[in-house]
Amino acid sequence: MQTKTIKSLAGKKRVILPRAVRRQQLILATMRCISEVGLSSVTMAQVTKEAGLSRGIANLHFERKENLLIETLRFVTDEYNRGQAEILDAATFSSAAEQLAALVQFQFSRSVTEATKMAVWFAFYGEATSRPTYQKICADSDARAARSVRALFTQLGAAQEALIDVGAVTDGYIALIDGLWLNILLAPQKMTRAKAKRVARTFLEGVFPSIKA
Amino acid sequence: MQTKTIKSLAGKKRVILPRAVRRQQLILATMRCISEVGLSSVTMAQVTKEAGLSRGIANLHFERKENLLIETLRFVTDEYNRGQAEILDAATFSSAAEQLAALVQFQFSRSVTEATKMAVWFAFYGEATSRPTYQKICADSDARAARSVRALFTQLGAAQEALIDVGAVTDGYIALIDGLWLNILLAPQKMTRAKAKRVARTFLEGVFPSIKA
DNA sequence: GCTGAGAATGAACGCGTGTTCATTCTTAGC
DNA sequence: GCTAAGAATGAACACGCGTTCATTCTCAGC
Repeated sequence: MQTKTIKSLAGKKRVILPRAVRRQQLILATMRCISEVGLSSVTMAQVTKEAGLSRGIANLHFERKENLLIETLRFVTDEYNRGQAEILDAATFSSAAEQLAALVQFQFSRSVTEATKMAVWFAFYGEATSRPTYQKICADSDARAARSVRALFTQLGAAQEALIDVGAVTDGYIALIDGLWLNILLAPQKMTRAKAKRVARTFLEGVFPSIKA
Repeated sequence: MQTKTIKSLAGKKRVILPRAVRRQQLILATMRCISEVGLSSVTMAQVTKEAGLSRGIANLHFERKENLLIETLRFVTDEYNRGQAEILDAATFSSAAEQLAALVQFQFSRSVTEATKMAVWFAFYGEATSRPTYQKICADSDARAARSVRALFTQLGAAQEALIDVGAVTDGYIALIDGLWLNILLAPQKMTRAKAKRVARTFLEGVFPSIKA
């Protein structure tokens, strides 16, 4: 099958693929371009070249450059939210503490902290102030992420004696993670994934002493 | 004096001012423009119009657009660093705890968290990955800020019984502040300055119990 | 009051951009 | 095997950008 596909493509001048495939190719190319030259310098010519496709194809599948950029942002946020939900909505963990450990592990996994993705993430953050569409996508993604973290923290807080302000702790944790990501992006040699994980765990152990065990 | 200046300007077609004044006018206009339309959409025409000056003046004082942008970033980071140094290098505080309180107060002051400034700050962060010059300015500023915070934390840590990892606590605190700023920028109605201050204080009290008093 | 140095202006230019669309090519349905 | 639908192409276009520079204007030094 694989061989047949390759052979059948070899002699053809054009390859026709489903819309969804083309869209993803272009989105991935856009991510690489943004991380290389920055959101403010990305051009359609560059993206289509990076994708190995013709000049007009982006407009065919996204109509306007702005749409491609928006879909790229959505792609990144959706992927993160799906990954986080897989952990926090799962019923397969034997304890909340274990679930929390898995969350930290995920947040500083290679996949999430990949330079390409984080560059895209913060590039859009940087433009969000002046672009309502970006702002909304970022805010929605953040809200979704915060909600499930708060739920877990509520559970952990209820199980211990010391009272905590769940809202403040959630806000603090989310801010801490964002800040650590930013540091990883700006100075990767000073802030490694391992270091960031340790900082996050220290914060959590301070708030939820029971997880230390 | 004031009257004379105004009167003397009224009839003139052109006003000639020192280079430093023009440069600052243009930098301030650039900041307003970035926060309004985003770093990727700022044009020289827009900036010079916002500054109430002619088209060519930016090139006269900065030569290239890129230089104006770099100087704008430097302006913002320098201002912050000066403000932080004023607190952390001062010998006028009666205790380290008091100094720490002043730091938090400063970091979430109106002046620092002003939407215009924070938009500029994060706009450049977003482009830093692909622009070595931005990256260096941001990294240098961060390093300077971190150094004096670490010094204060070392002092506070030495004064208490419980041992802390000063490096990790400093990294965590800096990341927390960055993350809180980002939240203030992206969702100002959800994360207020007061709330952010409380979150920061909670973090610090967890690490340095003595300051609670 | 003159004058030279240089600050300020804004029209003009060339280039690179996003977008369009006539054309070419592929394939599913018959 | 034919054909219609539509996916893919890339040359062409119009526009807006950063930058230049001839010209105008200001004022300190004499």
